[in-house]
Amino acid sequence: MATNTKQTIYDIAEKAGVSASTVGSALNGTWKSRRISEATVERIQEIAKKLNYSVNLQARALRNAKSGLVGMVLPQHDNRFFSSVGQCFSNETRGREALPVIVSARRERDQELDAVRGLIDASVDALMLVGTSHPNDLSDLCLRANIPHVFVDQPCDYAPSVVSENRAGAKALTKVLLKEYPDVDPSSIYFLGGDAGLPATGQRIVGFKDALSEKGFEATDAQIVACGYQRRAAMDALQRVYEDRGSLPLVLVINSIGCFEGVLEFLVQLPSKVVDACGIGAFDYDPFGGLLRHPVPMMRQRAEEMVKRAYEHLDNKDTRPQITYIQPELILPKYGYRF
Amino acid sequence: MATNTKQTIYDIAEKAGVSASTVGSALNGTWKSRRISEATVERIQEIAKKLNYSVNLQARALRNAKSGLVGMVLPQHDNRFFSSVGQCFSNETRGREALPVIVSARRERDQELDAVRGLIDASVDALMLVGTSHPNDLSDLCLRANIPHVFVDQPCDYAPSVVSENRAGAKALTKVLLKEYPDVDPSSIYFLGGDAGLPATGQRIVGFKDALSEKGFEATDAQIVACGYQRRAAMDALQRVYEDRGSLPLVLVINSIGCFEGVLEFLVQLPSKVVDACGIGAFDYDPFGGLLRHPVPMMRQRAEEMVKRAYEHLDNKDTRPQITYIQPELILPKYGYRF
DNA sequence: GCAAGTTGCACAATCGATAGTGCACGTGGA
DNA sequence: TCCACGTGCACTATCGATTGTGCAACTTGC
Repeated sequence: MATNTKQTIYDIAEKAGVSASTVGSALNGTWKSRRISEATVERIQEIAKKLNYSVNLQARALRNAKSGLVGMVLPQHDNRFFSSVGQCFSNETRGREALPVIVSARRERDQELDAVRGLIDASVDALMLVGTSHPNDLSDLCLRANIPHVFVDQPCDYAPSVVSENRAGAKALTKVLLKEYPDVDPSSIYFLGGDAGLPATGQRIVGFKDALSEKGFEATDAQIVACGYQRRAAMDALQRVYEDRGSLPLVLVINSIGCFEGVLEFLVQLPSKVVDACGIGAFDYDPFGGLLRHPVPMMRQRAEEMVKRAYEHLDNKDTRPQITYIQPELILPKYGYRF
Repeated sequence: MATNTKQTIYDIAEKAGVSASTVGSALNGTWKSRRISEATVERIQEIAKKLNYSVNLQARALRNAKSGLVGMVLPQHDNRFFSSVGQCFSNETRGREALPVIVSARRERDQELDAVRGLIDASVDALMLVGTSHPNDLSDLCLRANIPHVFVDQPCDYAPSVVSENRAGAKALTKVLLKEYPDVDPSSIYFLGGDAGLPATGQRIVGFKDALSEKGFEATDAQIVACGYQRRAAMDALQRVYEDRGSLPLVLVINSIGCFEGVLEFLVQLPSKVVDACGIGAFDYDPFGGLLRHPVPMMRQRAEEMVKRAYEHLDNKDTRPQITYIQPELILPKYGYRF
């Protein structure tokens, strides 16, 4: 019954006394159009089950020029936003009878290129590129290999992209904080985190500035600290600001979850009074952020929505460059008691 | 130069005026043993680059009976522990020149079986099964298909498994809490979360009881609330305890991150005094947990270590059933100020 | 100058599934 | 009785890369 070597349609054909092509079409569903009798099909299916048969997808893929794999490249798995993206991608992909291949590339150009090349070698049927630092280079590879692809979170000039409404989101988030601290000294309002060279961060900075200028403020370069996405970098950057100013910013807009953690890690070392005076908001969401004693409004990017929209482009074979904007969700602190 | 259809070794062979087999071995590195001259190899490589050639992995896989894919099944991506596991797996797999295929299955039997079947169809070279609810059934499928596999987080009777030292870990965590609250009424000490039918939770419950009995306490069934892993379930379960007792537990050991979130979500609705009196510990780690005003000791499972050990079994072709225990790390609250 | 060995490559089979084509047999109508 | 069709399946090429085998053309040694 149970065999330890993978059975093929030829093995089944022999047992059933029919040809391999008959077995093939009996098992892959094309038997009606090939006029195989139902009795034969049932007999074959029974034998297949008994022999514990399962198709060899690479053989099928080789013949059909379709691998049944869909690839994703993202900066990292262990991040609340990207892991949500990964989860949605996994669900959507499985729902399409395909297998998700997710590779992380740390936002580094070489790793991203390497990942995409690897996925192209595997003949993925489509590719979703999330938060990549060099979208155009990646798109170039995909175009050469003729692979449908979409970008998520960071837009690309040559392919469809789905991104959050970063500018409007950052503006709204900043405004919430400014309303809480209406008389704050303009020079003590900071934006921290991210890579100013990337569109997502760039747009958020613009949104941040929008909110300030609505109040007649103008941000200097010193107030925009795009220190990257690493927790540690955010910690250090905030420390430097603290030392330079001799005090904390009074309003702090944090870009990305990793930086949020880093900021908290730094603040936690200070006396409570100092920290309590500081208004903090985060672009990106962590449920724990809502449980802190310190009320922290957060902008949650709708990962599920973004992945679904991205998949729509792939499903529709829509390859034109265009940007779809998804509105992020403002999560306001809602509880009286906090941890 | 750049073409939009994938080039094959035959295309290159034609341009180079050599045979396809020569091209093949020139490009896959076997040219020395096949005595192809270096000059020819270089010429071929140049043409390959110009034509933007990349191997067709399914053709190679079909011929070599080796797909270059390694599969992982886990309950979910969007969970701090599992996403760390996924991240490590992705790194380790890429380091072995293979592609990671990660499928989530929500700890449900049918989804797990389905996922494994899908991965077997894809001829994964190996399989890592993380936190699965029905290990033996899955192992059975893998054995039939002759696929090397390892279990992580939940042990299996038929294959190598790498798990945390759940019993000792839970005991240590519980002892930390009991030391903080030495005179607590024994009946107000609770364990909450997880599935008592699964070994991981089972062992943690045993460890919890170990700690109690060292103090001469004995836990009743009512104090062990294995409500599953869902955030929402943990919230509801705690609420029920609260209503039944008319008060919170005084010491609460929480099993799994999801439940941790659920518990906090419930507690946050109560007056601060009520919550402050409750000693909370979590088996599983979230960095935000260390930033809460409420000091929360946590047991961090060493995802990286676990994945590495699991991969060692695969690398060594070690298929005997055996359990490797990895000690989790106790993270004590370390800051004076908290959010 | 000739056998023995080496160098450099071509040929063809193979992996497993799919799909176009063809062929034997059976049925129905005129 | 004969032709036209339909039914049920077998044969075979094909996808692209790998690998065992074979065979010229050269080189070496004596």
